[in-house]
Amino acid sequence: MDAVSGTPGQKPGPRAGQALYAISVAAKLAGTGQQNIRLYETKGLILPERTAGGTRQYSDADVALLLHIGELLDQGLNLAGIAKVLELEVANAELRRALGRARSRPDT
DNA sequence: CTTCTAACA
DNA sequence: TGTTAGCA
Repeated sequence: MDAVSGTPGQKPGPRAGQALYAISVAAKLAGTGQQNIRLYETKGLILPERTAGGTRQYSDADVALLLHIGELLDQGLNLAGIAKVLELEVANAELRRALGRARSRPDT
């Protein structure tokens, strides 16, 4: 299936391989409304890239993040709680990366 | 497509 | 508080 399709009045940009989506496409993939995604951005849950014209460009990772937000939201968490979870997720990834580097080190 | 305002659950 | 709808 082609990623960039549907009825985008403003086409994101025909860059095959990058997979960027307009907010309408991202909303459909995330199973939520466009206005909700904009609200998530104001809450700091997601930070999509913007084109020169100010149009939001959601990457594949952003869509995955939107799906993650949807699941957390469905689990009873509010936007403030989700922001905290996302913060911990990033911190956890950093810790794991540091741990992996320490393990690969012979000894000190 | 964007932001804002307003109303509903 | 989060979601949805309409307007500029």
